[in-house]
Amino acid sequence: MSTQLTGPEDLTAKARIRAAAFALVAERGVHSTTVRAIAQRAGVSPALVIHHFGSKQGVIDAISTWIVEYLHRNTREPDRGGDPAQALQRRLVRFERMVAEVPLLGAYVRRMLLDGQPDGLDWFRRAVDLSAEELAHRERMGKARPSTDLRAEAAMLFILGFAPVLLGPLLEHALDVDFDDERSWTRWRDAESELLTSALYPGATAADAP
Amino acid sequence: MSTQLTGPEDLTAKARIRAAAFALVAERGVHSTTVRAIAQRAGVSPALVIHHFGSKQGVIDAISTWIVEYLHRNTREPDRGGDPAQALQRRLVRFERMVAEVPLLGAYVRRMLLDGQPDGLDWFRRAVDLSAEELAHRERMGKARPSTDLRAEAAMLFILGFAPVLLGPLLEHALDVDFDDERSWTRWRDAESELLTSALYPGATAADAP
DNA sequence: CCCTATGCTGAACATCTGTTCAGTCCTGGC
DNA sequence: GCCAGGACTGAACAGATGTTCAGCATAGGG
Repeated sequence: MSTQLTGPEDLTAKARIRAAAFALVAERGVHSTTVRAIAQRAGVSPALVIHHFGSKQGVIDAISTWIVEYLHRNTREPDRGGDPAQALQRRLVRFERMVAEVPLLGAYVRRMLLDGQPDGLDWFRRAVDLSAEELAHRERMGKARPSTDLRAEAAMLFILGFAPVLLGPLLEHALDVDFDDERSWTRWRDAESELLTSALYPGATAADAP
Repeated sequence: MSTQLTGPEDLTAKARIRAAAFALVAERGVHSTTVRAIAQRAGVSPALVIHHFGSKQGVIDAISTWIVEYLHRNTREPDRGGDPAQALQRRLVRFERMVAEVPLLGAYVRRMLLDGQPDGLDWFRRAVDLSAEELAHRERMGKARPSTDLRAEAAMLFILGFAPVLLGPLLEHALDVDFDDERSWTRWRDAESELLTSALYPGATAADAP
């Protein structure tokens, strides 16, 4: 994914096709991305797209594999060290950096998650798994209060932390922010922290809450 | 929207077409819904779909208008009474009831919101507006603590409250729940209440939070 | 030089999509 | 009975899509 540092003319046609397809899928979604549009953007013929990847679905699958591997490689933990209570947080910070470097990555991941693809469903579940492990660690360490339903609260934590990606366009519209700008992320993070460290409805019990 | 109480054979062809299109759009999205599929489900010819609505986009627009009006009619407040601090909450409860009655409504609304349609963006923003007004009311009444960034926190509140619709499939997969079942909503609501009434990280300041 | 493998193309194909068109049938009004 | 309007259809059309096919160019090896 060093597409920003290497000019398109330095790439093989296959690499150009893959990059073009990635960009188009991120911008428009799978359905609105045609083989002809990919070919045009890559500067090749439609037949070559099919030649290299076997079919349109072949291209789509290849991108998915490519991105999943890229994410895995770039967000995973070093083997040694690191507080388990912060593992997901560190992944999210790394992910933020990646999105800042390759803005289309956020859009691609959002589509993958929201379009009902099996990969997206499993990826979301995995993220909730990590969030739940992390929250459990924090409880044991006395950093977090006990939760009646730890998994549901972990899902909420993940949704809040990942909302700028998952719901980026909606939030950008509703809050007049631009998540390509670091300050918008900071704004979101600060509000999130406040919500989690200071009860919004301090005088209410859970049963009383609105 | 009394489609559940009136058998299809009692409807005009136009109404059947509209209901078929609604169901297909909710299930598959606009792109994967073809005029021929609508026609087949409605038991008419494709030409009749066009005859009644002018074009495929005409059908799509007609459904959108129909649903927005239906939602407006069924979630809006009576003119008199009602605590402003609970206005959005009451709307959400009414919406939940509607979704329980017409499950496809949730799926339709989710697609409208997530597919980047102008209507969906504006609708989301309007919901955040309401959430912010409500939160402001609660602060003034002393029911909620002051927020540094009220609007961002209001957006978070709305996202959490509406997540079973907005992110239904993801959550169903990650939490092994089914939001057609009332108990799953109750589970979500209870966890949400706990998060909002009891600081998850009570010993931390906002700057220290993970 | 010849052969093979790889990269690549333009043209053509089969299928699908949204839409138009000409025509039939039914109903209600005069 | 006749006419107009509305409901409705099947066939056809034009354009778009994913894919196949035949062929050309280049590079490397024997």
